[in-house]
Amino acid sequence: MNIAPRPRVRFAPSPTGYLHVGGARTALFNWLYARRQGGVFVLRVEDTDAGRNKPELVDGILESLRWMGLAWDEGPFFQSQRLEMYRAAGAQLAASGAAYPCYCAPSSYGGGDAAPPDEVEAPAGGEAPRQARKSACPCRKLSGEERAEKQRQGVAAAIRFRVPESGATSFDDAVFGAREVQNEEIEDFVLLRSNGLPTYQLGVVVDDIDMRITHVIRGADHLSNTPKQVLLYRALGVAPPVFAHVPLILGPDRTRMSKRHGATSVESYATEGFLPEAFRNFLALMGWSTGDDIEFLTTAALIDKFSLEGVSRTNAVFDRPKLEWFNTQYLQKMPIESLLPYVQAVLRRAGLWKEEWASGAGQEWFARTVDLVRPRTRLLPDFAGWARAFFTDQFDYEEAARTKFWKEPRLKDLLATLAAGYAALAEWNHDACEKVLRDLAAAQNVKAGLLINATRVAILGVGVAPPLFESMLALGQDRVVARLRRAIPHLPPN
RNA sequence: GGCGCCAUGGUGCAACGGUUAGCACAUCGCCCUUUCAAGGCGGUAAUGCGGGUUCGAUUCCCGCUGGCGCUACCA
Repeated sequence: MNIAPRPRVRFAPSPTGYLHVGGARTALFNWLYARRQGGVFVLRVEDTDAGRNKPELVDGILESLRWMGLAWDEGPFFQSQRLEMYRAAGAQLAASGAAYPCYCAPSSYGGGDAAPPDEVEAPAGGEAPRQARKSACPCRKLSGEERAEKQRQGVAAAIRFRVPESGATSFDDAVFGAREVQNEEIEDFVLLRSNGLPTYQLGVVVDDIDMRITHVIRGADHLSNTPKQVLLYRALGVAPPVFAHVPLILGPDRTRMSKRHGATSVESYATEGFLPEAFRNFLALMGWSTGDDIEFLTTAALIDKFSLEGVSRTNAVFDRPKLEWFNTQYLQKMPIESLLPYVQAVLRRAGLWKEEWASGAGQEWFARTVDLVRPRTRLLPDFAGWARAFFTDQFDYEEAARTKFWKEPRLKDLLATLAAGYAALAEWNHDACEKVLRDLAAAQNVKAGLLINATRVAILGVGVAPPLFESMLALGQDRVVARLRRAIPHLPPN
């Protein structure tokens, strides 16, 4: 028997959009905490807003979570399939007097009755400030008779929580510390909508209780809501879990991340060709640190070092250049065998993958070549981009490279001679390749660099690539000779 | 408007009463060099403002300012 129960945490996205970096970071923290503490990571989909949910987005969210390597232990559970529980809880609360039916018409936004549009800012300037006090709802004080009358008239009722008129509600946040708010500041929030669907407040609490969640790790935007939930826990007779609110991730302009900040979805980073390892490492350091100066942390190290104590209280600005730096670091430092599958996937998608690279000598060649190319890559698609000539004969000569390295008129003769020299080479190795080229340069009284750069463009099509002679080895003698000859007609006339 | 949270270079984090305020990204320069990266070395750059408390404040307290969050029958 364990005295301390296994910690249970959860990530609870709602399918109103794709998984964005803020949600991803929250999911990551929960996952890290669960892994570190030997706990359970639960996934729950909060889809109770029938109007705004898009069920088709759920798959994308799960896919992003999988891409990040954040495997959940239980779920996904869907709130839309657990509606009876919330109704029962609402009824129980109403029966005990902790909640009451409200017959008011739903307050509307901006005159309409739709939810506020995603991207529209709150009205600028001195618009009518809202002052929703619980006293604003007359239903709180309705007599039993008046309620019966409303019912007879068939007015649909929402269920509101009866917030105490005095006193204060407090809780201890694992990140933000002791928190206390006056109950008079809390409005009588809705538990069940008049259509019978639960609101977020009821849903989370009922589910977190039912799923025996011990630590609620979520965005700091919920800090202000937490007292309501603490009140709910008490009304339900259950001890609240540990709350740990993590700071928000902001866009470069220090406002909340949104579409107009460009790429904010996890999916877009996957598509761009970032490595999940790098993405995770980068995200882990937004709002959290080990306390020391080490930033390059493998997943194992992340798990080993993660603690709620290290979580910051300051919002963080998403810094893409640093993400890119992490990516290049992982691209060149991660074990080659871990990188290979990613490169394979990218090549396959580009139609460049050959099955012969999957095993035996082909696999060895593939590993060596990827290893040769990777120091210069920034994103996965680079392997099928500027480095494609390593994997296919179908490539063009980059315009910028031609104008920069194919200026010299004598190149036509020079490369023809070089091609002949390479064709005649008995042994194809680095030093032999280099000797042929340097000897030619000396004999023709041109700089070796001229030939090296021109040759690079000829055999790889680009001006920026790995060291020439190593590239030649990767391509093999036949290819190098053929590509040299193929390039000659494209060289400037002499 | 009300309530709350936050505040170290451009950015992410350190320093949890005493450091020449540290590290990383970005940026600038140098080295290396076969293009371009990587790598090495070095430079520029921060405690928002004003009061306290203290022998001593980045650190503790108050005010201001700024940013953010909540204030929905959204989550």
